[in-house]
Parts: sequence; C-alpha cells; structure tokens
Amino acid sequence: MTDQHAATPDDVVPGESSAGGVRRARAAIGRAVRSTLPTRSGGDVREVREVRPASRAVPEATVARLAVYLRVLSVLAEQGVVTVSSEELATAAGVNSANLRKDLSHLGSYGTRGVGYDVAVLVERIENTLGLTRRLAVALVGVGNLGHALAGYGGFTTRGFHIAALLDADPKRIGEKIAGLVVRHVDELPEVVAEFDIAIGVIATPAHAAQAVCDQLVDCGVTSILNFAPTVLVVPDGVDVRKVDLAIELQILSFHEQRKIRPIGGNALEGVG
Amino acid sequence: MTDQHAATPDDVVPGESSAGGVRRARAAIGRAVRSTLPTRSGGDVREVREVRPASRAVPEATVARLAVYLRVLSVLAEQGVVTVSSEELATAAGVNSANLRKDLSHLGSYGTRGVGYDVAVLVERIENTLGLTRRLAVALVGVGNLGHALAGYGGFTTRGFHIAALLDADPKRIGEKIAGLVVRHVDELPEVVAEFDIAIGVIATPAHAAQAVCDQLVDCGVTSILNFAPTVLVVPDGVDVRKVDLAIELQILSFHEQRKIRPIGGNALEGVG
DNA sequence: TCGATTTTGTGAACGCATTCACAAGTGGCT
DNA sequence: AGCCACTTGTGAATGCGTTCACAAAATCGA
Repeated sequence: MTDQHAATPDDVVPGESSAGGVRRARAAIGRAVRSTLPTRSGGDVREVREVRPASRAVPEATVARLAVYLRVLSVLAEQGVVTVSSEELATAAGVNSANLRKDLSHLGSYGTRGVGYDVAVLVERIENTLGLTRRLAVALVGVGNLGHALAGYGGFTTRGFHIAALLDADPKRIGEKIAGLVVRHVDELPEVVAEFDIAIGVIATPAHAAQAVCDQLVDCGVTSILNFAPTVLVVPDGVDVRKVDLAIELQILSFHEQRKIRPIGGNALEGVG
Repeated sequence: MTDQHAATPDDVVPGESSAGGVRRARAAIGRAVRSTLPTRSGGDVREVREVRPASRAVPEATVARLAVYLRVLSVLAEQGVVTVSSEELATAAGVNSANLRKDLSHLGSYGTRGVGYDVAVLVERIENTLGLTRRLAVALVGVGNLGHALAGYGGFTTRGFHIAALLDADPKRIGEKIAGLVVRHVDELPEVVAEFDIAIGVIATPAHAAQAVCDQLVDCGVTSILNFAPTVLVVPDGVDVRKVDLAIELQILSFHEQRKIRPIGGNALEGVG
C-alpha cells in the first residue's frame, strides 16, 4: 500500500502539513538493518552498522516536532542562551512540555535534571537525528509560478539542503537562469540525479504532470519527494512522499471558520479579540 | 496532519468558540451552541444558528481527508463518472476504504449499499461540510518571493476562495500590481478586512515580521490564518493557525532518507545518524 | 552534609484514529 | 419471488500519540 497524505493534521495530516502523516518504509527497513546479514554476499559491500537503538523508534509525530525544536533552538543559540528547560522550549515551540520531554527522550537522555538542556548539545543531537549533518541535494522540477518562487526561497537552502538543479518540461524555459541555476529539461533527470547525487525531488508542476515526473524521479532512484501539485502520487514501497497542498489548507480553515459563532452581518464587531 | 499549532494546548475556554490549531474546540462548541444563551445580554447580537447535528462531530483528521476526497471526486465528475464505490475512491485518494467509509459516515449516510456513492451528491455534501458554498475572501500579507507566487497561484482561487487583497510593509512594493491586484500597505489592514470581509489571512512575510502581522490580523477580527513564515505564531484562543514550513518538510524527508539502506552511494556510514 | 528546590525522564492513563470484520441493505438476474 | 453478488455502515479491536503525575537526579545554600 502506497498511500500518502499530510496530515496536515495532517499531519499532519498531517499535517499533514502540514499535515499529517507520511508513510515511510515501514518496519521492514528497521528489521533489515538490525539483521546483520550483508546486503550482498560479496565482502566488499559495507555492512550495515547497528543503528543506534535510541533513534530506532523515533515516532513520526516526534520527527516533525524535532524540526520545530531545532529552529527554536537555533534562535536561542544565536541569542547566546546556553541552557533551556523543557518548559521554556515547549512554550516557544507551542507544545506541551511533557510531550517535548518525551520527544527528546527518544534521542537519549541529554538533559540535566534540575537544570535543563544544553542548547548546543541539543542542536547537534537533533541535527544528527534528522540527518542534517551532510547537505542533501535537491532537484526542483517545474519552474512555473510556484517553482520559480521556491527556487529563490531562502528557507530552502537555510539548513541542510541546497537546490542543485532546476528542471522543466517546457522548452521555452530551458536555459533560463534562476537563482544562479540554469533550467534543464526534465528528460535529463537521470544525468542530473547522478551528477549531483540528488536525494530529494521537489515537484512543483501542474497536477496533470506530477505523476509522470514522480515516476521519472523514482526511476532515477530518488526515494524522497516533496509534492506541491494538487494530486495524489502513487509510489512504490520505500519511497517517501510528503505533500503540501494550499487548497486543502484553506479548506480546513474554511471548515473551522464555518462553525465559528459570528453574529452575522459581515464583519464581526466583537470577534475574538 | 501536517501538524501545526501555534495555539497553546490549553483547553476549552467556555464562552468562546475556540479551535486552536490542530484541535478544535471539543464538546464546548456543541454545548455553546445548544445552550440558547446569547453571547452578550444585549438583544442586538444575533443568536447562533443551529448547526446541523451531523457535522458536529467531524474529527480533525477526517476534515483534512475530506478535502482530498473532494478533489478526487471533482475529477471523477468531470469524467462523467456517476457512481463510485468506497474502494475505488479510497484507492484514488490513497487511503484505506474502511477509513473512507467512516469518514463519510460522519456526514451522514449518503451511500447506497451494493452500489456505492453518487459522485454529485457526495461533492455537494462535502462542500457543504467544509463550508465551501460561499467564497471566502483571503488577504495575503507579504508579496516577496513566495507571496508573489502565491498571489498568482491558481490553486488558491480554484474552489471556494478568492484573494481579495495583497499587502506588504515595504513602501517600495506598495502600489505594485500583481495578478490584477494593487499591493496596499499592511497598516491598511483594518480597512481592507472590513471592505472585503476577509475571512482568512495568509502570512508570507519573513519570519521576523510574521508575529506582528499575525497580531494585526487578529486585531482586525481575522480568526483563520495560514502561515508560511518559519516561526511559531502565538494567537489567542479561538484563532486557527495552520502552518506550511518548507524547511520542516525537507527535514522530515531527510530523517527518513538517512535511514534508508543504500548499498552504493557516497558514504552511508553515518553514525548515530 | 543535608534539606529545599528545580527539572528531567518515564510508567500509566487517556483519548483519538485506523483497521478489521461482518450484519444489513441493495440491485440484478432468473 | 428468490437467490446471489456486491457494498455500505459500524461495533469492536488495535495502535498511536498526548498528557498526567511522580520518582529520580542535580544544584544551591547554609
């Protein structure tokens, strides 16, 4: 079963991002890792090392929050804050402090009772857990309205990632230079993926093209995809898809908006505040 | 869910319809609605309309999926499909069919055993539930790189929404025309909200400006906010915030990427990860 | 050294969400 | 009418995630 969606709440959703939930290769991977058998009988293949037991079981919901903690911690670190309590950090991250402590406990015990957590240690620990020690290469497919913005969006490159290539199917866009990168044709994907060791593919194409692009990415060996196109992508097991769908986010807000008590007559004169 | 929350995890405050982030006001809404007491003693305030009982209990996770179903159903409708079974629809939406049936059961029984669901009926039912019958007005604050793209993004206006106003704090951008709209200064927010009856505010500013903009929106009576800025927004009870954070999405993918077994490849000898 | 104070780490309880599994209903066919 | 194939709707079981609540550290001051 290859499904995906965000949560947004989902997310989650989960979140979707929003939501919510993603599907990652289920327990199978964990098991394969634990078993000591080499991937191939030849002695040449590096044996998979025992993964640290602590992170074997990091729940999905926790992973999403770790990224938030990391952002907050980075700000604190810049401000010169050395130590932070779970209560402080939880407030800043908008979560329950018990929840935060449980989240962090999945990475091991790195706090000091009576004191709190060392900011620098925690940053490093979370970065390790999220795999942000090396900069992953991202390929962005679709440089239309949204893709164009994403290419120049700072938030992308900030931490742990860099956009290595831009691709599009429209011949008119090939060769165009955006944010220092030349747009290449999507059919060059295999070369691009190999050349830059692309780890993540971002799909910012129209909905009707998304599945085809996704298939191409998967064929090239890309197993992590961030999808901005408003369509459900079908992928084989072992491929992660996260989706960001603006229309869905708005519709969720609409649902809640609808049931708010507003003394009709246009704009609320009292509202909430 | 893509999960997002900026609201404090505190619980229901009686007397206010609260729907913080992921969670919505639990039984409190139902209770507030049932009780006939007016929000204020003055007879002027219009009494709350009775919400149909069926939708009183739609779970958050279900709401997020309803939006997905709706999109899939729209495609089916365009293709002339009249009836769809839960199995078909579930597959197309990437969810379990039992899950889908339970989701739909929250809106009442609109299927026919042995046959399936009438596409048109279901579309209408979901649109009603999500409150998409009227077009909500959206104000977009921050027309930088990302905001610019969002302003022109089709996915926004597709169904149930229209961008009524663009705002920015940068004087150089005021007056600029984007997608047929003139950019106004963010300080004009009160007039804009009143003029267009803004229901949803979209924040696409830099992180450092997001909270201030959010506060302004809330002051103007906007109770639904979609936040693209990488920061946790603090809002009073009763205000919904959903967030879309690209960096977080990538980091979640990074986490899963890290633990995939890749026999080849540079160097996957990651330690603790 | 000892007690007061603070804060972590975690077992247990709780609640929400998903999935299973099947009775109940529907339409088609003979 | 009666049987069969199909599909919904839902109680029950299961799993996941959050929150509570408290014992176990750790620091500080006297």
